[in-house]
Amino acid sequence: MALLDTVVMRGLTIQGVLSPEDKALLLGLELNPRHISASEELWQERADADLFCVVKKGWAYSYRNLRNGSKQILKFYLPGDIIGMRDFGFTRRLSSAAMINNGVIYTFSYQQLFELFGRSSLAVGILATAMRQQALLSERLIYLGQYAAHERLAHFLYEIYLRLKRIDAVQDNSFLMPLTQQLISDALGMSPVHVSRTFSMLREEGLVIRDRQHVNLPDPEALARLVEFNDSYIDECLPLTFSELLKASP
Amino acid sequence: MALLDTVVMRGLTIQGVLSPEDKALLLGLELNPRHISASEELWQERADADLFCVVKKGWAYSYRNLRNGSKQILKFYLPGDIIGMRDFGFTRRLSSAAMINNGVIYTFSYQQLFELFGRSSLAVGILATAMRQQALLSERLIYLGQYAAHERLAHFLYEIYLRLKRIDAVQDNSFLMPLTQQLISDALGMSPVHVSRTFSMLREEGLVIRDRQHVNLPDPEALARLVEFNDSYIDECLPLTFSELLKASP
DNA sequence: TAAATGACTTAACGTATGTTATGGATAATG
DNA sequence: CATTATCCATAACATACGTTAAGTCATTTA
Repeated sequence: MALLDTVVMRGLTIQGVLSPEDKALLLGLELNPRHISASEELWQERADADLFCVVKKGWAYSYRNLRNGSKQILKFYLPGDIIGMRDFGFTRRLSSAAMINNGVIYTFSYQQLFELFGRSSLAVGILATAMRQQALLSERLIYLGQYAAHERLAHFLYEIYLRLKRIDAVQDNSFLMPLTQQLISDALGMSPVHVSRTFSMLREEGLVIRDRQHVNLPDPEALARLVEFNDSYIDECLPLTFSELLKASP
Repeated sequence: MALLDTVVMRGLTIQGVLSPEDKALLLGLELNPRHISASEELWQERADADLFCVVKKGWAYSYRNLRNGSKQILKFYLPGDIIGMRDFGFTRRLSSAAMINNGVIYTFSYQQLFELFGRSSLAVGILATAMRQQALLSERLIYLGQYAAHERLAHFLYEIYLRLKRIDAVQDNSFLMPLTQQLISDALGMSPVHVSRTFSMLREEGLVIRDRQHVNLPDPEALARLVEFNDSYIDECLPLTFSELLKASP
Protein backbone atom coordinates (compact mmCIF):
# COMPACT_ATOMS: atom_id res chain seq x y z
CA MET A 1 0.00 0.00 0.00
CA ALA A 2 2.13 2.76 1.32
CA LEU A 3 5.28 2.97 -0.75
CA LEU A 4 3.39 1.88 -3.82
CA ASP A 5 1.15 4.86 -3.32
CA THR A 6 3.96 7.26 -3.94
CA VAL A 7 4.17 9.10 -7.17
CA VAL A 8 7.14 7.44 -8.78
CA MET A 9 6.31 3.98 -7.73
CA ARG A 10 2.94 4.55 -9.32
CA GLY A 11 4.72 5.66 -12.46
CA LEU A 12 6.84 2.54 -12.46
CA THR A 13 3.87 0.35 -11.79
CA ILE A 14 1.80 1.84 -14.58
CA GLN A 15 4.57 1.29 -17.07
CA GLY A 16 4.84 -2.28 -15.97
CA VAL A 17 8.53 -2.11 -15.25
CA LEU A 18 8.29 -3.39 -11.68
CA SER A 19 8.92 -7.09 -11.57
CA PRO A 20 6.71 -9.25 -9.36
CA GLU A 21 9.68 -9.63 -7.02
CA ASP A 22 10.10 -5.87 -6.78
CA LYS A 23 6.45 -5.46 -5.98
CA ALA A 24 6.65 -8.18 -3.37
CA LEU A 25 9.61 -6.40 -1.87
CA LEU A 26 7.71 -3.15 -1.62
CA LEU A 27 4.56 -4.76 -0.30
CA GLY A 28 6.56 -6.75 2.18
CA LEU A 29 7.95 -3.67 3.87
CA GLU A 30 6.95 -3.27 7.46
CA LEU A 31 4.25 -0.66 7.82
CA ASN A 32 4.44 1.53 10.84
CA PRO A 33 1.52 3.90 10.64
CA ARG A 34 1.90 6.80 13.01
CA HIS A 35 -0.76 9.29 13.87
CA ILE A 36 0.76 12.71 14.25
CA SER A 37 -1.04 15.70 15.59
CA ALA A 38 -0.90 19.22 14.24
CA SER A 39 2.44 21.04 14.50
CA GLU A 40 4.14 18.02 16.03
CA GLU A 41 7.73 17.62 14.90
CA LEU A 42 8.89 14.57 12.97
CA TRP A 43 12.51 15.39 13.64
CA GLN A 44 14.83 18.28 14.23
CA GLU A 45 17.79 19.54 12.31
CA ARG A 46 20.95 17.67 13.27
CA ALA A 47 19.06 14.68 14.63
CA ASP A 48 20.23 11.26 13.45
CA ALA A 49 19.03 10.59 9.93
CA ASP A 50 17.83 7.02 9.87
CA LEU A 51 14.38 6.97 8.30
CA PHE A 52 12.06 8.51 5.78
CA CYS A 53 8.28 8.63 5.67
CA VAL A 54 5.39 8.55 3.28
CA VAL A 55 2.55 10.92 4.07
CA LYS A 56 -0.76 9.10 4.16
CA LYS A 57 -2.93 11.91 5.46
CA GLY A 58 -2.35 15.57 6.30
CA TRP A 59 0.22 18.13 5.25
CA ALA A 60 3.78 18.40 6.51
CA TYR A 61 6.76 20.63 5.80
CA SER A 62 10.50 20.69 6.14
CA TYR A 63 12.32 23.83 7.21
CA ARG A 64 15.44 25.37 8.64
CA ASN A 65 15.49 27.71 11.59
CA LEU A 66 17.96 30.51 11.04
CA ARG A 67 20.17 32.48 13.35
CA ASN A 68 18.34 35.72 12.68
CA GLY A 69 15.12 34.23 14.00
CA SER A 70 13.48 33.63 10.65
CA LYS A 71 12.90 30.29 9.05
CA GLN A 72 12.93 29.03 5.49
CA ILE A 73 10.51 26.33 4.49
CA LEU A 74 12.07 23.97 1.96
CA LYS A 75 9.02 21.99 0.95
CA PHE A 76 5.43 21.26 1.76
CA TYR A 77 4.49 17.59 1.69
CA LEU A 78 1.07 16.43 0.59
CA PRO A 79 -0.41 12.92 0.84
CA GLY A 80 1.65 10.54 -1.27
CA ASP A 81 4.86 12.51 -0.87
CA ILE A 82 8.03 11.15 0.63
CA ILE A 83 9.63 13.08 3.49
CA GLY A 84 13.25 12.72 4.43
CA MET A 85 14.90 11.33 1.31
CA ARG A 86 16.94 14.49 1.26
CA ASP A 87 19.11 13.25 4.14
CA PHE A 88 19.95 9.89 2.63
CA GLY A 89 23.71 9.91 2.44
CA PHE A 90 24.15 12.11 5.50
CA THR A 91 24.48 11.10 9.11
CA ARG A 92 22.37 13.96 10.43
CA ARG A 93 19.28 15.80 9.33
CA LEU A 94 19.91 18.93 7.32
CA SER A 95 16.45 20.29 8.09
CA SER A 96 13.64 19.86 10.57
CA ALA A 97 10.28 18.43 9.62
CA ALA A 98 6.86 18.84 11.19
CA MET A 99 3.22 18.13 10.54
CA ILE A 100 0.97 21.07 9.77
CA ASN A 101 -2.38 19.52 10.62
CA ASN A 102 -3.30 16.14 12.05
CA GLY A 103 -2.17 13.30 9.84
CA VAL A 104 -0.88 9.80 9.37
CA ILE A 105 2.52 8.76 8.07
CA TYR A 106 4.28 5.50 7.36
CA THR A 107 7.92 5.30 8.27
CA PHE A 108 10.67 3.31 6.59
CA SER A 109 14.21 2.97 7.74
CA TYR A 110 17.07 3.96 5.46
CA GLN A 111 18.22 0.42 5.97
CA GLN A 112 15.11 -0.83 4.22
CA LEU A 113 15.75 1.58 1.38
CA PHE A 114 19.27 0.36 1.37
CA GLU A 115 18.19 -3.19 0.89
CA LEU A 116 15.95 -2.21 -1.99
CA PHE A 117 19.15 -1.21 -3.72
CA GLY A 118 20.41 -4.75 -3.47
CA ARG A 119 23.32 -3.36 -1.47
CA SER A 120 24.90 -2.07 -4.63
CA SER A 121 27.50 0.33 -3.38
CA LEU A 122 27.58 2.13 -6.68
CA ALA A 123 23.89 2.80 -6.71
CA VAL A 124 24.04 4.01 -3.14
CA GLY A 125 26.97 6.23 -3.97
CA ILE A 126 25.23 7.75 -6.93
CA LEU A 127 22.09 8.47 -4.95
CA ALA A 128 24.19 9.98 -2.19
CA THR A 129 25.94 12.23 -4.72
CA ALA A 130 22.61 13.36 -5.99
CA MET A 131 21.40 14.11 -2.48
CA ARG A 132 24.49 16.16 -1.81
CA GLN A 133 23.87 18.23 -4.89
CA GLN A 134 20.40 18.78 -3.61
CA ALA A 135 21.76 19.89 -0.27
CA LEU A 136 23.84 22.56 -2.00
CA LEU A 137 20.75 23.68 -3.84
CA SER A 138 18.71 23.83 -0.64
CA GLU A 139 21.37 25.96 0.96
CA ARG A 140 21.21 28.41 -1.91
CA LEU A 141 17.44 28.47 -1.67
CA ILE A 142 17.69 29.37 1.99
CA TYR A 143 20.07 32.20 1.22
CA LEU A 144 17.99 33.55 -1.62
CA GLY A 145 14.92 33.48 0.57
CA GLN A 146 16.17 34.89 3.81
CA TYR A 147 19.35 36.87 3.57
CA ALA A 148 20.45 40.29 2.44
CA ALA A 149 22.75 40.89 -0.49
CA HIS A 150 26.01 41.06 1.45
CA GLU A 151 25.24 37.83 3.26
CA ARG A 152 24.33 36.10 0.03
CA LEU A 153 27.54 37.19 -1.62
CA ALA A 154 29.62 36.27 1.41
CA HIS A 155 28.02 32.85 1.56
CA PHE A 156 28.59 32.36 -2.14
CA LEU A 157 32.26 33.26 -1.94
CA TYR A 158 32.81 31.06 1.07
CA GLU A 159 31.16 28.11 -0.65
CA ILE A 160 33.35 28.56 -3.70
CA TYR A 161 36.37 28.86 -1.43
CA LEU A 162 35.59 25.58 0.32
CA ARG A 163 34.85 23.74 -2.89
CA LEU A 164 38.07 24.95 -4.46
CA LYS A 165 40.05 24.07 -1.37
CA ARG A 166 38.85 20.50 -1.65
CA ILE A 167 40.40 20.22 -5.07
CA ASP A 168 43.58 22.03 -4.04
CA ALA A 169 42.85 25.15 -6.03
CA VAL A 170 43.38 27.56 -3.14
CA GLN A 171 46.78 28.93 -2.21
CA ASP A 172 47.33 31.43 0.59
CA ASN A 173 43.59 32.00 0.81
CA SER A 174 43.63 33.09 -2.82
CA PHE A 175 41.95 31.55 -5.81
CA LEU A 176 40.97 32.21 -9.39
CA MET A 177 37.30 32.84 -10.04
CA PRO A 178 36.50 33.23 -13.75
CA LEU A 179 33.10 34.83 -13.15
CA THR A 180 31.84 38.22 -14.21
CA GLN A 181 29.68 40.17 -11.82
CA GLN A 182 26.89 39.63 -14.29
CA LEU A 183 27.14 35.86 -13.80
CA ILE A 184 27.27 36.23 -10.04
CA SER A 185 24.21 38.42 -10.12
CA ASP A 186 22.35 35.82 -12.16
CA ALA A 187 23.23 33.22 -9.56
CA LEU A 188 22.34 35.27 -6.49
CA GLY A 189 19.22 36.90 -7.84
CA MET A 190 20.40 40.47 -7.62
CA SER A 191 21.31 43.20 -10.11
CA PRO A 192 24.88 43.43 -11.42
CA VAL A 193 25.12 46.95 -10.03
CA HIS A 194 24.27 45.75 -6.58
CA VAL A 195 26.84 42.96 -6.83
CA SER A 196 29.42 45.64 -7.47
CA ARG A 197 28.19 47.72 -4.52
CA THR A 198 28.26 44.67 -2.30
CA PHE A 199 31.79 43.73 -3.34
CA SER A 200 32.81 47.27 -2.40
CA MET A 201 31.19 46.83 1.02
CA LEU A 202 32.99 43.55 1.67
CA ARG A 203 36.25 45.12 0.51
CA GLU A 204 35.84 48.06 2.88
CA GLU A 205 35.26 45.64 5.73
CA GLY A 206 38.47 43.84 4.79
CA LEU A 207 36.71 40.57 4.08
CA VAL A 208 37.31 40.21 0.35
CA ILE A 209 40.12 41.52 -1.81
CA ARG A 210 39.56 41.11 -5.50
CA ASP A 211 41.33 42.08 -8.65
CA ARG A 212 39.54 40.86 -11.71
CA GLN A 213 39.49 37.08 -11.43
CA HIS A 214 41.87 36.94 -8.50
CA VAL A 215 40.07 36.64 -5.19
CA ASN A 216 41.70 36.75 -1.79
CA LEU A 217 39.93 36.09 1.48
CA PRO A 218 42.23 37.57 4.14
CA ASP A 219 40.26 35.89 6.90
CA PRO A 220 38.02 33.07 5.68
CA GLU A 221 36.85 32.33 9.20
CA ALA A 222 35.54 35.86 9.54
CA LEU A 223 33.50 35.34 6.39
CA ALA A 224 32.23 32.06 7.77
CA ARG A 225 31.14 33.81 10.96
CA LEU A 226 29.30 36.46 8.98
CA VAL A 227 27.27 33.81 7.19
CA GLU A 228 25.53 30.87 8.73
CA PHE A 229 27.53 28.27 6.95
CA ASN A 230 26.31 24.74 7.20
CA ASP A 231 29.46 22.79 6.50
CA SER A 232 27.80 19.42 6.96
CA TYR A 233 26.53 19.56 3.42
CA ILE A 234 30.02 19.80 2.06
CA ASP A 235 31.17 16.71 3.89
CA GLU A 236 31.78 14.02 1.38
CA CYS A 237 31.68 10.73 3.28
CA LEU A 238 28.89 8.23 3.42
CA PRO A 239 27.56 7.60 6.91
CA LEU A 240 29.59 4.97 8.69
CA THR A 241 26.58 2.73 9.06
CA PHE A 242 26.40 2.52 5.29
CA SER A 243 29.97 1.52 4.78
CA GLU A 244 29.64 -1.09 7.48
CA LEU A 245 26.60 -2.50 5.76
CA LEU A 246 28.30 -2.50 2.42
CA LYS A 247 31.43 -4.16 3.70
CA ALA A 248 29.40 -6.81 5.46
CA SER A 249 27.54 -7.84 2.35
CA PRO A 250 28.96 -10.37 -0.10
CA MET B 1 40.23 8.18 -13.85
CA ALA B 2 37.25 10.35 -14.62
CA LEU B 3 34.26 9.11 -12.67
CA LEU B 4 36.52 7.97 -9.88
CA ASP B 5 37.72 11.54 -9.61
CA THR B 6 34.35 12.76 -8.56
CA VAL B 7 33.72 13.65 -5.01
CA VAL B 8 31.53 10.81 -3.88
CA MET B 9 33.38 8.10 -5.69
CA ARG B 10 36.50 9.35 -3.97
CA GLY B 11 34.66 9.07 -0.69
CA LEU B 12 33.60 5.54 -1.44
CA THR B 13 37.08 4.60 -2.53
CA ILE B 14 38.68 6.00 0.58
CA GLN B 15 36.29 4.10 2.77
CA GLY B 16 37.07 0.96 0.84
CA VAL B 17 33.49 0.11 0.07
CA LEU B 18 33.94 -0.11 -3.67
CA SER B 19 34.54 -3.70 -4.65
CA PRO B 20 37.24 -4.48 -7.22
CA GLU B 21 34.47 -5.24 -9.70
CA ASP B 22 32.85 -1.88 -9.07
CA LYS B 23 36.14 -0.16 -9.65
CA ALA B 24 36.72 -2.14 -12.79
CA LEU B 25 33.29 -1.12 -13.97
CA LEU B 26 34.05 2.52 -13.39
CA LEU B 27 37.48 2.32 -14.94
CA GLY B 28 36.11 0.45 -17.92
CA LEU B 29 33.75 3.22 -18.90
CA GLU B 30 34.42 4.75 -22.25
CA LEU B 31 36.18 8.04 -21.91
CA ASN B 32 35.20 10.73 -24.33
CA PRO B 33 37.26 13.76 -23.44
CA ARG B 34 35.90 16.85 -25.11
CA HIS B 35 37.64 20.19 -25.25
CA ILE B 36 35.10 22.94 -24.90
CA SER B 37 35.83 26.60 -25.43
CA ALA B 38 34.65 29.48 -23.32
CA SER B 39 30.91 30.16 -23.27
CA GLU B 40 30.20 27.21 -25.53
CA GLU B 41 26.95 25.47 -24.67
CA LEU B 42 26.86 21.85 -23.54
CA TRP B 43 23.15 21.62 -24.14
CA GLN B 44 20.02 23.71 -24.14
CA GLU B 45 16.89 23.50 -22.10
CA ARG B 46 14.43 21.01 -23.61
CA ALA B 47 17.12 19.16 -25.54
CA ASP B 48 17.11 15.39 -25.22
CA ALA B 49 18.57 14.33 -21.91
CA ASP B 50 20.83 11.41 -22.61
CA LEU B 51 24.17 12.05 -20.97
CA PHE B 52 25.98 13.60 -18.07
CA CYS B 53 29.55 14.87 -17.78
CA VAL B 54 32.40 15.15 -15.35
CA VAL B 55 34.34 18.38 -15.47
CA LYS B 56 38.02 17.78 -15.85
CA LYS B 57 39.17 21.34 -16.40
CA GLY B 58 37.47 24.71 -16.36
CA TRP B 59 34.25 26.05 -14.88
CA ALA B 60 30.76 25.48 -16.16
CA TYR B 61 27.26 26.45 -15.10
CA SER B 62 23.68 25.40 -15.55
CA TYR B 63 20.94 27.97 -15.94
CA ARG B 64 17.46 28.75 -17.09
CA ASN B 65 16.56 31.58 -19.41
CA LEU B 66 13.35 33.27 -18.32
CA ARG B 67 10.57 34.93 -20.21
CA ASN B 68 11.32 38.32 -18.71
CA GLY B 69 14.80 38.25 -20.22
CA SER B 70 16.68 37.46 -17.05
CA LYS B 71 18.32 34.18 -16.24
CA GLN B 72 18.81 32.18 -13.07
CA ILE B 73 21.97 30.21 -12.62
CA LEU B 74 21.32 26.97 -10.79
CA LYS B 75 24.87 25.87 -10.15
CA PHE B 76 28.49 26.51 -10.97
CA TYR B 77 30.51 23.40 -11.71
CA LEU B 78 34.17 23.14 -10.77
CA PRO B 79 36.62 20.41 -11.76
CA GLY B 80 35.48 17.08 -10.33
CA ASP B 81 31.81 18.01 -10.39
CA ILE B 82 29.18 16.10 -12.29
CA ILE B 83 26.96 18.05 -14.70
CA GLY B 84 23.60 16.82 -15.83
CA MET B 85 22.58 14.28 -13.20
CA ARG B 86 19.66 16.58 -12.51
CA ASP B 87 17.89 15.42 -15.66
CA PHE B 88 18.18 11.71 -15.01
CA GLY B 89 14.60 10.51 -14.97
CA PHE B 90 13.40 13.11 -17.44
CA THR B 91 13.26 12.92 -21.19
CA ARG B 92 14.33 16.51 -21.74
CA ARG B 93 16.74 18.91 -20.12
CA LEU B 94 15.24 21.14 -17.48
CA SER B 95 18.07 23.64 -17.76
CA SER B 96 20.79 24.68 -20.16
CA ALA B 97 24.47 24.19 -19.45
CA ALA B 98 27.53 26.00 -20.74
CA MET B 99 31.24 26.33 -20.14
CA ILE B 100 32.48 29.56 -18.63
CA ASN B 101 36.11 29.37 -19.68
CA ASN B 102 37.98 26.86 -21.82
CA GLY B 103 37.88 23.39 -20.38
CA VAL B 104 37.74 19.64 -20.76
CA ILE B 105 34.89 17.32 -19.88
CA TYR B 106 34.26 13.60 -19.99
CA THR B 107 30.83 12.51 -21.09
CA PHE B 108 28.89 9.44 -20.00
CA SER B 109 25.58 8.30 -21.34
CA TYR B 110 22.65 7.79 -19.01
CA GLN B 111 22.66 4.28 -20.38
CA GLN B 112 26.06 3.70 -18.83
CA LEU B 113 24.81 5.06 -15.53
CA PHE B 114 21.84 2.83 -15.94
CA GLU B 115 24.01 -0.20 -16.27
CA LEU B 116 25.94 0.72 -13.17
CA PHE B 117 22.68 0.24 -11.35
CA GLY B 118 22.59 -3.36 -12.47
CA ARG B 119 19.34 -2.52 -14.17
CA SER B 120 17.56 -2.56 -10.85
CA SER B 121 14.30 -0.86 -11.63
CA LEU B 122 13.78 0.02 -8.01
CA ALA B 123 17.07 1.79 -7.69
CA VAL B 124 16.42 3.68 -10.90
CA GLY B 125 12.95 4.61 -9.72
CA ILE B 126 14.22 5.88 -6.42
CA LEU B 127 16.90 7.99 -8.05
CA ALA B 128 14.33 9.34 -10.47
CA THR B 129 12.06 10.28 -7.57
CA ALA B 130 14.89 12.08 -5.93
CA MET B 131 15.68 13.96 -9.13
CA ARG B 132 12.08 15.04 -9.44
CA GLN B 133 12.14 16.41 -5.94
CA GLN B 134 15.24 18.30 -6.90
CA ALA B 135 13.46 19.70 -9.93
CA LEU B 136 10.73 21.10 -7.72
CA LEU B 137 13.39 22.68 -5.56
CA SER B 138 15.16 24.19 -8.56
CA GLU B 139 11.91 25.70 -9.72
CA ARG B 140 11.41 27.34 -6.34
CA LEU B 141 14.97 28.62 -6.43
CA ILE B 142 14.32 30.22 -9.78
CA TYR B 143 11.21 31.89 -8.49
CA LEU B 144 12.85 33.14 -5.32
CA GLY B 145 15.72 34.53 -7.31
CA GLN B 146 14.00 36.19 -10.20
CA TYR B 147 10.35 36.97 -9.64
CA ALA B 148 8.30 39.55 -7.79
CA ALA B 149 6.02 38.71 -4.90
CA HIS B 150 2.82 38.30 -6.86
CA GLU B 151 4.50 35.99 -9.34
CA ARG B 152 6.00 33.92 -6.56
CA LEU B 153 2.66 33.53 -4.84
CA ALA B 154 0.87 32.74 -8.08
CA HIS B 155 3.46 30.12 -8.93
CA PHE B 156 3.21 28.65 -5.48
CA LEU B 157 -0.57 28.38 -5.62
CA TYR B 158 -0.51 26.87 -9.07
CA GLU B 159 2.02 24.27 -8.00
CA ILE B 160 -0.10 23.31 -5.01
CA TYR B 161 -3.12 23.18 -7.27
CA LEU B 162 -1.43 20.78 -9.69
CA ARG B 163 -0.06 18.58 -6.97
CA LEU B 164 -3.43 18.33 -5.28
CA LYS B 165 -5.15 17.60 -8.56
CA ARG B 166 -2.90 14.64 -9.07
CA ILE B 167 -4.18 13.10 -5.85
CA ASP B 168 -7.79 14.02 -6.57
CA ALA B 169 -7.98 16.68 -3.90
CA VAL B 170 -9.32 19.41 -6.18
CA GLN B 171 -13.02 19.83 -6.92
CA ASP B 172 -14.43 22.59 -9.08
CA ASN B 173 -11.05 24.33 -9.03
CA SER B 174 -11.30 24.50 -5.23
CA PHE B 175 -9.12 22.89 -2.62
CA LEU B 176 -8.28 23.00 1.06
CA MET B 177 -4.95 24.58 1.97
CA PRO B 178 -4.16 24.32 5.70
CA LEU B 179 -1.46 26.98 5.62
CA THR B 180 -1.28 30.25 7.49
CA GLN B 181 0.08 33.28 5.68
CA GLN B 182 2.99 33.09 8.07
CA LEU B 183 3.91 29.64 6.72
CA ILE B 184 3.52 30.81 3.14
CA SER B 185 5.75 33.78 3.86
CA ASP B 186 8.41 31.48 5.30
CA ALA B 187 8.28 29.41 2.15
CA LEU B 188 8.36 32.27 -0.32
CA GLY B 189 10.88 34.43 1.47
CA MET B 190 8.64 37.43 2.05
CA SER B 191 7.00 39.06 5.04
CA PRO B 192 3.58 37.87 6.23
CA VAL B 193 2.22 41.36 5.67
CA HIS B 194 3.30 41.31 2.09
CA VAL B 195 1.73 37.90 1.57
CA SER B 196 -1.56 39.41 2.67
CA ARG B 197 -1.10 42.40 0.36
CA THR B 198 -0.30 40.07 -2.51
CA PHE B 199 -3.33 37.88 -1.87
CA SER B 200 -5.43 41.04 -2.02
CA MET B 201 -3.86 41.91 -5.35
CA LEU B 202 -4.59 38.48 -6.81
CA ARG B 203 -8.13 38.65 -5.48
CA GLU B 204 -8.74 42.04 -7.09
CA GLU B 205 -7.52 40.62 -10.37
CA GLY B 206 -9.99 37.78 -10.01
CA LEU B 207 -7.28 35.13 -9.99
CA VAL B 208 -7.60 33.76 -6.47
CA ILE B 209 -10.61 33.59 -4.16
CA ARG B 210 -9.83 32.53 -0.65
CA ASP B 211 -11.71 32.18 2.57
CA ARG B 212 -9.52 30.89 5.35
CA GLN B 213 -8.32 27.49 4.22
CA HIS B 214 -10.62 27.29 1.22
CA VAL B 215 -8.93 28.32 -1.98
CA ASN B 216 -10.63 28.69 -5.32
CA LEU B 217 -8.87 29.40 -8.58
CA PRO B 218 -11.59 30.65 -10.93
CA ASP B 219 -9.29 30.35 -13.92
CA PRO B 220 -6.25 28.16 -13.30
CA GLU B 221 -5.03 28.64 -16.85
CA ALA B 222 -4.91 32.40 -16.33
CA LEU B 223 -2.69 31.82 -13.29
CA ALA B 224 -0.52 29.50 -15.35
CA ARG B 225 -0.14 32.19 -18.00
CA LEU B 226 0.86 34.74 -15.38
CA VAL B 227 3.67 32.53 -14.16
CA GLU B 228 6.19 30.73 -16.26
CA PHE B 229 5.14 27.30 -15.21
CA ASN B 230 7.38 24.47 -16.24
CA ASP B 231 5.04 21.54 -16.13
CA SER B 232 7.63 19.08 -17.29
CA TYR B 233 8.93 18.78 -13.77
CA ILE B 234 5.59 17.59 -12.53
CA ASP B 235 5.42 14.80 -15.06
CA GLU B 236 5.73 11.58 -13.24
CA CYS B 237 6.74 8.97 -15.79
CA LEU B 238 10.14 7.56 -16.44
CA PRO B 239 11.44 8.22 -19.92
CA LEU B 240 10.29 5.57 -22.32
CA THR B 241 13.82 4.56 -23.11
CA PHE B 242 14.22 3.52 -19.50
CA SER B 243 11.18 1.32 -19.39
CA GLU B 244 12.21 -0.29 -22.64
CA LEU B 245 15.61 -1.03 -21.17
CA LEU B 246 14.12 -2.40 -18.00
CA LYS B 247 11.64 -4.59 -19.79
CA ALA B 248 14.34 -5.95 -22.05
CA SER B 249 16.52 -7.07 -19.16
CA PRO B 250 16.01 -10.44 -17.46
C1' DT C 1 -21.40 35.89 27.94
C1' DA C 2 -17.02 37.85 28.35
C1' DA C 3 -12.32 37.73 27.64
C1' DA C 4 -8.41 36.28 25.33
C1' DT C 5 -6.01 34.57 21.49
C1' DG C 6 -4.69 34.04 16.76
C1' DA C 7 -5.16 35.03 11.78
C1' DC C 8 -5.78 38.53 8.68
C1' DT C 9 -6.15 43.37 6.57
C1' DT C 10 -4.86 47.94 5.81
C1' DA C 11 -2.08 52.08 6.44
C1' DA C 12 2.19 54.88 7.21
C1' DC C 13 6.79 55.01 6.88
C1' DG C 14 11.66 53.45 6.17
C1' DT C 15 15.11 51.03 3.48
C1' DA C 16 17.39 47.72 0.62
C1' DT C 17 17.70 46.98 -3.81
C1' DG C 18 16.56 47.83 -8.88
C1' DT C 19 17.19 51.04 -12.74
C1' DT C 20 19.42 54.18 -15.58
C1' DA C 21 23.29 56.69 -16.65
C1' DT C 22 28.18 58.10 -16.92
C1' DG C 23 33.06 57.47 -16.86
C1' DG C 24 37.32 54.75 -16.32
C1' DA C 25 40.10 50.73 -16.71
C1' DT C 26 41.36 46.65 -19.18
C1' DA C 27 41.21 43.47 -22.78
C1' DA C 28 40.08 42.25 -27.64
C1' DT C 29 40.27 43.46 -32.54
C1' DG C 30 41.54 45.44 -36.84
C1' DC D 1 48.58 51.94 -32.74
C1' DA D 2 43.85 53.22 -32.80
C1' DT D 3 39.32 51.45 -32.07
C1' DT D 4 35.94 49.02 -29.99
C1' DA D 5 33.91 46.18 -26.73
C1' DT D 6 33.69 44.42 -21.99
C1' DC D 7 33.81 44.83 -17.30
C1' DC D 8 33.46 47.50 -13.39
C1' DA D 9 32.65 51.57 -10.05
C1' DT D 10 29.87 55.15 -8.51
C1' DA D 11 25.94 58.32 -8.35
C1' DA D 12 21.02 59.80 -8.63
C1' DC D 13 16.69 58.37 -8.56
C1' DA D 14 12.60 55.08 -8.32
C1' DT D 15 10.16 51.33 -6.12
C1' DA D 16 9.04 46.93 -4.17
C1' DC D 17 9.12 45.20 -0.04
C1' DG D 18 10.00 45.12 5.17
C1' DT D 19 8.58 46.98 9.59
C1' DT D 20 5.59 48.63 12.92
C1' DA D 21 1.19 49.48 14.38
C1' DA D 22 -3.71 49.54 14.83
C1' DG D 23 -8.11 47.46 14.01
C1' DT D 24 -11.39 43.57 12.46
C1' DC D 25 -13.04 39.10 12.57
C1' DA D 26 -13.26 34.33 13.96
C1' DT D 27 -12.17 30.87 17.36
C1' DT D 28 -11.02 29.30 21.74
C1' DT D 29 -11.09 29.50 26.76
C1' DA D 30 -12.88 30.81 31.11
